Amino acid sequence: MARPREFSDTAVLDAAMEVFWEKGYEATTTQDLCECTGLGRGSLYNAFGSKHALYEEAIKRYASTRAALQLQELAPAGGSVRDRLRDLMVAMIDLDLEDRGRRGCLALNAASEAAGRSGEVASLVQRQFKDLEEALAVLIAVGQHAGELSTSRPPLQAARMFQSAYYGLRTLAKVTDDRQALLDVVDGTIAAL
Amino acid sequence: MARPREFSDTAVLDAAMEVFWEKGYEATTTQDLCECTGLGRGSLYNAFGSKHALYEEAIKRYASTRAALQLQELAPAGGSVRDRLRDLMVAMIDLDLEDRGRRGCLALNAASEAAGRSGEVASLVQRQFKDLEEALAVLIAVGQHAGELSTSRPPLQAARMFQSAYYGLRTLAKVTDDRQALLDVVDGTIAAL
DNA sequence: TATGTTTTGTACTGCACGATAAAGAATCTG
DNA sequence: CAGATTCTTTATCGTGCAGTACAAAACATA
Repeated sequence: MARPREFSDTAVLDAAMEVFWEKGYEATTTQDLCECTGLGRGSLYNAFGSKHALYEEAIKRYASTRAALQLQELAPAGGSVRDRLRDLMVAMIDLDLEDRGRRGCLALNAASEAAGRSGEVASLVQRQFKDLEEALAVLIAVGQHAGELSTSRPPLQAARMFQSAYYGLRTLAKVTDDRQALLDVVDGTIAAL
Repeated sequence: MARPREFSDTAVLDAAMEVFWEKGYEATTTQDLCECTGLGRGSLYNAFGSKHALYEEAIKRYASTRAALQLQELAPAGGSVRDRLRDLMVAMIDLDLEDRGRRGCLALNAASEAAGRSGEVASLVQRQFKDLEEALAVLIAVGQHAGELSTSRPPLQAARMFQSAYYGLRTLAKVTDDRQALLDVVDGTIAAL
């Protein structure tokens, strides 16, 4: 029963997410946020309260869009489990190397920054990590039951190994242009399953 | 032929390195640096020129101390290669979980921050990555020739897989307290060699 | 149209930032 | 000791920061 917003909350969050993604929390200024969202200071603070609160919302937005999409792609379906996991890694290599800003993964970036290692942000990041671990474990269990993957290791352990290599891969992709080096990681990791 | 410094350059670099390590580049203020080094602003700027130049020097210092020590520990010697690699990972898990500030690895942190993905810092980080890759490849080659490790993959590829898992492990250790999950990464990775 | 509520734009606050200037103190050379 | 040179200290610079105050504008309800 009052004046309605002139902007879409999710559109603003998407824009803010992009900036935090590219520059990190500390290096992003409120002016950056105003410019990329098109909002004035007043509107931003009225809607989100503080830079840090907006950061939290941006992380949530990341989880419910990009990360959720990734989990969906990992859900068991027909076809080779090995290929699915390989595709996940190779697709990320392509995306990362293509990206001029070398932003990598927002959740990983958040985990590295001091601002993301405590409080609400840390919990959000932790849950994203757990969700991926779980999805990988389920998929690997399916592959094992199908006789496609080695059963010498429990699915959860294999999932954790894969996840770790995957996160390392994305970190390596931030500073290297050596595509072959990254593909070696993929080959070595997939072969271990 | 003038007044000598009242401080040791390396001691100051060590102190600065600690702060950058804990808070990252952006979140570290010049005042932080003054407080932890015990120097005044004037002295700091006279000796190092700028915050960013000091950051670069701190990264170099990290490479020539911590990272160099790690490479040394990986140099081929008697004993099981598998155990050496396992010890490397387990020791890092213990250190990371013990560390209240959850600083992780300075080079990895630098790679994640925007300030470390370009220019001189990026080159320094890249070289640290390459150095570790090389040391791992040599050690793994030794293990393969000794018949201790599988020869199904070239040493360089195995090294890259291990390195990636190792970096992922250190990233995971930043937000989780689940020691077993981290040890699963170790077991899975070592078993793949 | 009148009223109440929310949003929006602008100006502003106080503060901390990175960096500098200048003067005095300490040391070396001769 | 005299002079040159470098380091240290203190005070300060201008800027940009996160956040706020407030009035005008836009809408919903009646």
